[in-house]
Amino acid sequence: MNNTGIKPTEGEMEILQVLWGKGNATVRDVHEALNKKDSGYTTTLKLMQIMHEKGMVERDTNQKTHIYKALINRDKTEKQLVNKMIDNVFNGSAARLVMQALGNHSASADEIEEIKKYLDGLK
Amino acid sequence: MNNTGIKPTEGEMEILQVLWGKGNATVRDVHEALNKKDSGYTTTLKLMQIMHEKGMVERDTNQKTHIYKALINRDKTEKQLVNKMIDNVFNGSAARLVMQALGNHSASADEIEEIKKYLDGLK
DNA sequence: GTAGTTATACGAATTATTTCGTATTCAAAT
DNA sequence: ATTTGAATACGAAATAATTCGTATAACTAC
Repeated sequence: MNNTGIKPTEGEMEILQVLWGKGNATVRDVHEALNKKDSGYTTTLKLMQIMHEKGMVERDTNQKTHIYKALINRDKTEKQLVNKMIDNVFNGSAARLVMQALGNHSASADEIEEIKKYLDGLK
Repeated sequence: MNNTGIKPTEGEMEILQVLWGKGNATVRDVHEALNKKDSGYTTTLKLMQIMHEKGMVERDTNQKTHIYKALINRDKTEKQLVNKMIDNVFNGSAARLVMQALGNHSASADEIEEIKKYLDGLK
C-alpha cells in the first residue's frame, strides 16, 4: 500500500484542509485562507516546502508562482487520524467517540437525521 | 472555569488513559499497562512528573512509591480533543467525523445499535 | 550492615515542529 | 535600465516533546 504511517502535523493538516478544499492553491492562497495573525508568510511557505519534501503535496513550478496540490488522500488521512483518536483517546471504542462528538456541541438536528440515515444504510 | 485550554500531548493521553481506567496507579503500573518496547521506565516517570508540574495529576508521596491519580476531567478532555479534531480535520462538521468513525473502524452491529438509541434520545 | 533491587529526581541529549530573517530571483511599472 | 514588489530558497533560531543516563535514597533479604 501507499501512504501508511503518514501523520500530518497540526500545521500540515490546516494546509491540507485548504488544498483539499480548493484543489489547487498558491502559497499565498493558503496563507490567506488560514488567516493567522500569529505567523508570517514565510512560515506557511516553509511548511509547504517541507510537505513537498515529504511527498504530501506536489507543485507545478513552471511559473514563478508555484501551484500546489495535495497528493495524499483525504479520506485515507481522515480515517487514519480518526482511528488514531479512537485508540488513543477512546480505548478502541468508536461508539464512545461518536457519542462524544454528538453529545456536545455542533450536531444540529439535520446532522443527526443524516447520521441516522447513514446508520440504516450500514446495517 | 477550570481546565480550559489544557491540551495533553499524545504521550500524556496514553498515561491519562491508564489513570482514568485504574483510578490510581504507580508509575510502574502505568509503564506496564502501556507496554512500550521502545521507551524505558524513566521516560514514563519523567512524563508523569511533568504532568504533575502541569497540574494534570496529583500524587500521594507518603510512601516511597508514589501513587498517581488523574486530576483533569476525562469527559471534558475528550470533548476538547474531539472538538479540536472536528475543526481541524473535518472543517467543523461533526457529522463527517461520525461517518468516518463508523464507516471504517470496526463499528460492530452492537455499537451501531447503541448509537442509534443514543440518537433517538437526542431528538 | 552489606548487597541487590526498586524508587524518585533531574539535567541534558535527541527529535520534531514551528517560526523567522535574509538572500536571491523574477516580473512589472516607471 | 532602474526601482519596486512579490515570489522562492534555505539556514538557523525558538519551542515543544520525548527519551535517557546517572545520582541518590529506601526497602528487602541475606
